Amino acid sequence: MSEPRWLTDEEQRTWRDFSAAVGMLRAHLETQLQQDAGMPHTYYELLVVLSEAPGQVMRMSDLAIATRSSRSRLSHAIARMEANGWVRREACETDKRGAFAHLTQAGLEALEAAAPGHVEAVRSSLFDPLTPEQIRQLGEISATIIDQLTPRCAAAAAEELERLERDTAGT
Amino acid sequence: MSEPRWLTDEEQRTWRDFSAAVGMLRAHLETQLQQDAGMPHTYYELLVVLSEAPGQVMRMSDLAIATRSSRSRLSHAIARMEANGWVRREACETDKRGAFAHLTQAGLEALEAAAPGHVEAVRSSLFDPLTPEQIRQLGEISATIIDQLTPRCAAAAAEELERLERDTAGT
DNA sequence: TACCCCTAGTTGAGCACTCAACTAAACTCC
DNA sequence: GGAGTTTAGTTGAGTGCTCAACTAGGGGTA
Repeated sequence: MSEPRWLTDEEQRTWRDFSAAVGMLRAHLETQLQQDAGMPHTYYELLVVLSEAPGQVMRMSDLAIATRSSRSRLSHAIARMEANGWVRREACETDKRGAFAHLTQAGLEALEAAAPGHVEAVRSSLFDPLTPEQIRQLGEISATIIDQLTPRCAAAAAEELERLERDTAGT
Repeated sequence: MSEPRWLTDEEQRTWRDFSAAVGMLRAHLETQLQQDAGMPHTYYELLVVLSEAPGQVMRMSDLAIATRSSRSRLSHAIARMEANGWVRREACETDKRGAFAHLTQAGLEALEAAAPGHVEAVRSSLFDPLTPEQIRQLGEISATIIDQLTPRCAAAAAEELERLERDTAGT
């Protein structure tokens, strides 16, 4: 175990600013959406993805992947959204294990009511203060981070699987 | 109420990538810290700030401000961290309402055990894939967002206050 | 056909957070 | 110096998350 590669003062400053900026942005958007539309940001994202799906229906698994959510989280979320009347669960005929999440009219209306305020919040807190050049840079940076982390998610899943198998082998 | 300023396709792509990148980064760091050190990222931040304070003691309010946390969140967090033995609450002699949070030896050790893994995770997922130029850009962008959102927090607090007063006036 | 493993989705417990309500001490101002 | 207002911090209920355990159906192989 060698000495870790600590952050330089400069890196530390950047990291703390980035952390703070992201934290403030999240908090700002979360509060705006919660107060004005009565939903957390994750539910908003689910409504957006569902509204763009053909027929406004999606299999639970596909919806989980599209929103980078765990199956469990999605299941809980859809349960609550169904209670709100925004979504309807439907059985899958060809695979009896499966389930569809179907956006309802009320769900679409909730999204349409929430969208303008949310978009305005994103625009005014992120896009307005940045120059076009910075926006381009932010896009590049984000894409790079996604590329860096995507294989790592797969690796983590594989490791998880391996650990599980090792545990099971002992019995 | 005029038509909202919707995002262009380009902006939308940038926003979704940024959202995804931040989400993946958060999830990655949260999981790493939770698995390797048994603490959420917010507790790690509290330990860091406390460890850098003179005497490793801070007033609750100051700690809340330094970590951009609500009083309530901090109070709950410190309660749990005290149960873990990482922190000790101490009374303030000069202001009987006040309380100090004092980092314990065990807390410092928990931080020292957690730090290398966390720093390595930050470095490998954020700093390694970015060029020095991009890191500089990210610092600039973050500072701009902070500047944009800081007055807005104050404004939100003022508005909240005003709302409270208006409600109270009615009684 | 029977067996075994894999995949889809749900469930419940536990944790962190928010919000609103609360206690108690300090300040302010007549 | 006493009443009203602020400030410091806590508390409890409700919500969304994670993790692990579970049900149940699909798919392969002998």
